[in-house]
Amino acid sequence: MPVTSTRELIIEKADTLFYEGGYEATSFAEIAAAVGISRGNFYHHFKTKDDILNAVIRRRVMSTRIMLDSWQADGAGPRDRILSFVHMLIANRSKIMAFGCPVGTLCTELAKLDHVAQTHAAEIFGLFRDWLAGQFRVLGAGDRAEQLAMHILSWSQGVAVMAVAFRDEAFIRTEVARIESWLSALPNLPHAAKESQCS
Amino acid sequence: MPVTSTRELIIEKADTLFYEGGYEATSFAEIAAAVGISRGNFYHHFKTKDDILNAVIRRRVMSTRIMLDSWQADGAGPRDRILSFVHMLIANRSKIMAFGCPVGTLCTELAKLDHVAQTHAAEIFGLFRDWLAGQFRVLGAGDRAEQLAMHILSWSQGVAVMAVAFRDEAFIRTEVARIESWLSALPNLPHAAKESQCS
DNA sequence: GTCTATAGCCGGATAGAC
DNA sequence: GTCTATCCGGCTATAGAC
Repeated sequence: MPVTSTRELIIEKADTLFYEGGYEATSFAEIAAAVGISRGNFYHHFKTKDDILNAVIRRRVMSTRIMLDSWQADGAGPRDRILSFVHMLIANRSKIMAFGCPVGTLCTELAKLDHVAQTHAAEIFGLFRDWLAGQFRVLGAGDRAEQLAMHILSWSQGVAVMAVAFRDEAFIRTEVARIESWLSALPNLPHAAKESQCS
Repeated sequence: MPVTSTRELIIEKADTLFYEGGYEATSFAEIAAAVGISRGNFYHHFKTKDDILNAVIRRRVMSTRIMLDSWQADGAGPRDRILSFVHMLIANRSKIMAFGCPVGTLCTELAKLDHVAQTHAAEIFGLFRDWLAGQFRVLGAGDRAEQLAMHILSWSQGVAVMAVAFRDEAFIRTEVARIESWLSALPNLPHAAKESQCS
């Protein structure tokens, strides 16, 4: 028995292919070729294509949780932790310029396909939102914590879309710097964030 | 001869279907059914699916130009004109929550498909960027006009992505209000924008 | 310009041997 | 658990009648 099971390998390869080529456009044949198994063998592991999609989303949810936990553990404070999130745009810039954000692009594709898994995929955004809201709460944002979380999440999504449209790395860096200075300008006293200049 | 030619009708219906269902997922049969012609008749007007895509993009470029011209003519000033752009998010909120932004979602889909028309589709963003930069230039933004244009374009794209992911109309309104106050906070003296609080 | 008919391919999915 | 062989349907695209 291999260290990584065939099932896990299928999910892993499908994850990459769904990201880089889109869910609908990725065929069983492509996934099978990437894994190195026959198409027929496929159905021993997954009954339908939707099953693979759900497994891929579950995998992404799990890896997101792990990533957020590590940011939580490693970050010196809430601002530093939020920066971990923001700096994903820099770290993954090449892939983002080529394929966009994995979460955003999947959600929009599933929306157009009117796919049942759309809600499931949006859960990943939910994880980021809740975690970010937690950081803003520590910064004293109070009731506005969730709104600020959605704002920064939305901001990063906009950057990803424009980055893929114009293939512009400089734009990513400019916007990340903008987010950083917006974040430093946020007061950290309780309730003081309610009249931030930028809100 | 009809007022609207069959060719124009095909482009119009394809435009809607590509937006609502995605380019790849939309078949000739669906477009033909929407127009009310047979599949075979289709190829009298368009040789390939890519031809339709290009025609759809050309149509969108033209209608964008017309829209920008009307905003230019009707707006009382640059801030007012920029608000015309921003308020598209409110006016089209239902469609945006269901299918995202027509331009952003097409660009990301074509990027994943590695489609040659990707650059063509990004031209639409280019029109908005240049027009918005013109408005910011009137506001005295100088060299930063284009950067501010990209910022507000990116901002609206982020809102569209999150709106489709969470189907949240309140979020759209909150962010639009945020953009409005950000815009009013921008100084309109030449060079004064370089140290705006939010930049 | 519009139709029907059909070619040819590739998609997801199944059956059954090994 | 993996394979080959195959079904069925929908797809793009073509041919040719009207």
